[in-house]
Amino acid sequence: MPKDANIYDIARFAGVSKSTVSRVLNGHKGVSGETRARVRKAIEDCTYIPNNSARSLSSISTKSIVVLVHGITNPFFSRMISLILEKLNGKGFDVILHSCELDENTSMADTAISIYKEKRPKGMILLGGYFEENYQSLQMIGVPIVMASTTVLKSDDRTWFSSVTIDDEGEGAKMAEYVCLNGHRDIAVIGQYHLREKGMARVFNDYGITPTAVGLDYDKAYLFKTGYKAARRILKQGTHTCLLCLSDVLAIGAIKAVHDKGLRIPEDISVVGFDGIENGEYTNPTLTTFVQPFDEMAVQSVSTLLGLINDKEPHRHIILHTTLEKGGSFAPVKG
Amino acid sequence: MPKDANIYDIARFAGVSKSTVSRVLNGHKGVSGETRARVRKAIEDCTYIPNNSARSLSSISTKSIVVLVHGITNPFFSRMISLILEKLNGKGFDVILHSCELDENTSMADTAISIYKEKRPKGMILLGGYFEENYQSLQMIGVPIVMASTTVLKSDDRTWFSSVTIDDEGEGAKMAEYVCLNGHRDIAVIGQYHLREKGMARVFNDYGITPTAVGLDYDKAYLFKTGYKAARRILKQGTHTCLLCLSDVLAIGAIKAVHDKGLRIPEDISVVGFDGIENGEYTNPTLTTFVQPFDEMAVQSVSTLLGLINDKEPHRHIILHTTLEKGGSFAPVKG
DNA sequence: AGCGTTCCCGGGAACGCTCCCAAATCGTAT
DNA sequence: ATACGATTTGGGAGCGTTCCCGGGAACGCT
Repeated sequence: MPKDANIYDIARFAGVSKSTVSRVLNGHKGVSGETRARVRKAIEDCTYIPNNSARSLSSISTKSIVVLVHGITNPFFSRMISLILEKLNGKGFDVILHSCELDENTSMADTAISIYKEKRPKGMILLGGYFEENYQSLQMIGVPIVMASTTVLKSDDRTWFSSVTIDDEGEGAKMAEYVCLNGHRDIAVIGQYHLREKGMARVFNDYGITPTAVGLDYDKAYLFKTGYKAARRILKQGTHTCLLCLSDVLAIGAIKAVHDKGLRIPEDISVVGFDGIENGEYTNPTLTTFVQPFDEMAVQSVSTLLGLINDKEPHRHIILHTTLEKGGSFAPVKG
Repeated sequence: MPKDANIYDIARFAGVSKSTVSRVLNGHKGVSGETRARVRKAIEDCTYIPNNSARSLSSISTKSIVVLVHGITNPFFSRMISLILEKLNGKGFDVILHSCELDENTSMADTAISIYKEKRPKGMILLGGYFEENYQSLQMIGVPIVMASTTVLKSDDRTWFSSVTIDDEGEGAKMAEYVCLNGHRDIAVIGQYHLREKGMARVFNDYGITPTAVGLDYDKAYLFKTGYKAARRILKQGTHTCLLCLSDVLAIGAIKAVHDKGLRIPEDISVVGFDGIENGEYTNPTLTTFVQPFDEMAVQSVSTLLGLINDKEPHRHIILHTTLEKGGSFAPVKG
């Protein structure tokens, strides 16, 4: 393979200096129309493609966006990722996807920092996961960051990152309200989403009921099996009329457990999900769920990020809302 | 933000030259154990992370792999992507993920070429999709390429790319054989996978039967809805005992359609899937499906690619096999 | 004509690293 | 002791850009 042309070759070819080539490459002003045209032609003729590494070394910044996602197998994110990809690719950005495993040694912030230092992206989107502490170090690096669907606990300083989320606390309350209004009192909550639970707790408290809570590892919360197992444990108690699942994946697992137990949905027990993933429409019965506007979330995440990068806009915190999709897996309590 | 440490800082800190630091960084030999340890400590203490751009600039090669995936929302790929990510990230490669929409104007080859030119990756993995023609141009660029789960039609020259696939024709035959052996004769096939159908056709022919075929757009074949719609159309005819779905996603959609129609599975009609995605275990009844070894596929794809990159191994074509997972959605024909 | 602006353009330095070559050090056989 | 190979280390020259600065040309004004 013949060595690729570099900026000097183009300069020579066009009869100008490398600086001038660089200027037209980057759309900087200070080049006469005639020269600009000549350089453009040279670039075209030589099928010259600028060396990305050199560019980013020199300007200390690349044209890439890191998307750091916790739980990539969660179908909820697949759709968002593809939307984000589409948008970002369209704007000429690379998307470096990094999956992120959380354990007691590595937090999302740590991972983000080390990836940032390596890749020097123009911006980052953190997808899913949760943020607890030591975000100070992330804040330091000062790269545009959008957290999408990420739970941020204990952060009183929201000036250094943008976010696109749902109001977890409010949505939790909405879920709880819905099942309570429909007469359910013996409720089991499957899943662990700090804020969502907090909102629920408030409502349940108003109704004077204490639901059974099934906590689970955060990093297993997007597996069907987790929902299945949790539901099995719950069903052993045999006292509940409603399984409130904090994600559709969990709900689908739970539905399976209910069927295995020989119970009918929703006659014997209701199941409610949260997310609105496509599979939810294809369970039997169809899942009643609170649908997150994930298309909208993806769109907002990208446009917010681009706003931060290009226009140096201040950080925004966008809060979106779910809509209830009534399927057949939920029914009011009779009598 | 304080300027990040560079290789000179580390060198000074450890009391050696940058060359020595570079050597330990890259695991080159010619550094005494004692010095190596001291440098390692310096790196550790300064939380130094080498600048990737500078590295790839000076060594004329990036450390990135492009993964081009057709149909990222297909749950089948989500898992593979996350495995590929994990492996590749572990080996120090960036993963640039690119989603690829196929239409009559842009083929997978075209997309791959243009992305290659921009990103100059060390290698590429093409995930899913299909390859029909004009691969000559792709061949020209000479970058290590692995096609994973990609259908390659009409390519008699397999020396310029590696592949990791299942034997679609054989697996198709296996599926057909299975349902026929169990007495099914009135079969509908949902989905369109050229080679898989070819294998089926052979078997069906042997049995002297002609199944109803429901073709569909390739790029809608990974949507639940597609399976649902196809099944509804089939069920109107009301003559079949078995729905043979060429993917689990389609099968799950089909199951829903059967339920909606008020029919029982497998008593009234059997449903068979193909892929072995996690959701399949959570349908009701559990899906009977031919499970692709996708973990293995991901592993093999990565190791093949790394083999091509590092060891300049020749191209390999790895063929893996499915295993039948017997769920409750299939039953032999009575009598 | 002289002077200040503005507009174009070129050259040099820097970005942080790798790679090659030469120098220094050490060990061992003569 | 000397010579010589092997091992370890340091220094210099790039890699292909961008960015800053300074020089010259062209222009308008006094």
